[in-house]
Amino acid sequence: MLAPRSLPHGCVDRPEVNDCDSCGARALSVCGSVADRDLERLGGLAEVVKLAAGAVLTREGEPAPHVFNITSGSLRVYKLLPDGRRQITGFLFAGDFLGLAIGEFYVFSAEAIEPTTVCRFRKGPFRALVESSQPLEHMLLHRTSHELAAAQNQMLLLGRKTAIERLASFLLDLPGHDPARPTAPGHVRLPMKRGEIADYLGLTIETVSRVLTRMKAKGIISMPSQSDLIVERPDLLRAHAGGEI
Amino acid sequence: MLAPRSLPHGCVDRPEVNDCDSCGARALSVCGSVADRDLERLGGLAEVVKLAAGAVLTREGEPAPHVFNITSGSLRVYKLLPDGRRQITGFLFAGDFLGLAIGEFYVFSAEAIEPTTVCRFRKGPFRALVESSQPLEHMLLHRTSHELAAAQNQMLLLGRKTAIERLASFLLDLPGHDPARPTAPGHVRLPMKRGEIADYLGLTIETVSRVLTRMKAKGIISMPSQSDLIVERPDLLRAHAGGEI
DNA sequence: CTGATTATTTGATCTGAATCAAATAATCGT
DNA sequence: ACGATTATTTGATTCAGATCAAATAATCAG
Repeated sequence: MLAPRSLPHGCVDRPEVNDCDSCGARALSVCGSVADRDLERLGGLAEVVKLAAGAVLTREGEPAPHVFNITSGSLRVYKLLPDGRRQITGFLFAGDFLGLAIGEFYVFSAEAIEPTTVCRFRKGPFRALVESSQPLEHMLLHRTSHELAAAQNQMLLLGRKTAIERLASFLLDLPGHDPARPTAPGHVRLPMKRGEIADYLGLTIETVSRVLTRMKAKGIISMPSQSDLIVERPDLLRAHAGGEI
Repeated sequence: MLAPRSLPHGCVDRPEVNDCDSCGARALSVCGSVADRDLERLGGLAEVVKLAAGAVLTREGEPAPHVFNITSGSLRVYKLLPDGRRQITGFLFAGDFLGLAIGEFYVFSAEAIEPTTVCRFRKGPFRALVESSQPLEHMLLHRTSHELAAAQNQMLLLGRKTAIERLASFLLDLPGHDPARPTAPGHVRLPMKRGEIADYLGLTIETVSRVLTRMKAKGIISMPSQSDLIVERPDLLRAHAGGEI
């Protein structure tokens, strides 16, 4: 399952409360639950890092001095086996956190899918701040719990669903439409490549492509372009995702 | 990956601080990080529930009034598809928490594997207590983060590892030996049945059995009985688990 | 715009694990 | 201890998805 989106449904972002205009720390406010004072302190700790598409943010096994908050763009988070097999464990978007569970070394790699900006915090001061602010800690627990629930859905998908069920689940989890521009109903953007979808769903590129072709043939979806998709039959998609077909 | 064990390595449990002798709430102390006062209040909220082997604790989709802490025994936590396909997302043992991420309804089912005791808390008062105690909240965040990291390892396993790699990873994650009795080096108990291992690893019973037979043939393990296993070649097991063979 | 590069689709074949089917082996109630 | 039930192992066969192999289609640098 995709990482939970940054802001709860219906939540309006707060105006900036510190001098770190481009920093997503203010996204942490989560509908006002984190005090302005905490935001200021967070902003003071933040370093803005700009990443080109494909740039590496963390590499599994390397020392882990930082925690990150995504300001804009998107990341793929993944693990590798020595022979190159890759499992993408999630896609992260603006507002999402990365690195909360790390110890001394990163246990995953993360790369920008598109041009991306992140706020970077040194682990020590970040932890100190979290310990001094229960609302912040509460928000992190809330998010982490939801990520765990999403991870359990993904285990069901990877362990027990067929290829078409995986694709159906994936398409339903994608954000319905880009908030920037109002789109047609059922319109979905696929910002990632087939290989990334495959490595997220435990399939191959070829299988992803074939299943999308099958879905088109069945009239469940249509694809105006390779990276734009229209869900024509959400009912059928949902039935497939739930394993009812 | 298995759920993280309850107490960090080397952590000694505290003496009881409330009248709830059989309740695992005191396990929450986590080496003294949670104040006695919080423990007393938790103890006051707890109801002890005894479960026979196979008893159902929660059912996916049903209203979720409770959060649980396992006192003794073990649980399997799983999700089902409508046609009965099952994915076990984790095995829980004494000290582990269940239900932190739930909303109004349970999103998983949980059953006792063996005779098991849990402490049950009503969600509302439990949350209120957590909000009033940052050390408690901190401990929950710490545990949940580690569960998330374990879930990501499991995604790699389910999405990309072969059958033998899955079994090797599983055997290495099992607690090395029962703390109750000192066991021979490399000795591992398999408290769960083949069907549970299969549903945890995204395999079938037959494949689990065949892979264990293959491992025996290769001299990697031996099995004095169906539920007792000796790791003869931990080096080879580790190599398989890491996908290096 | 154009050729080169990279991504996607489609086709043929293979294979690891699933399914179907018995044959042991273990466990349990009496 | 004993028959019945349940769990595990082993064997034969099938199949969904992987792999191997081109044929399009899209993108991008110049």
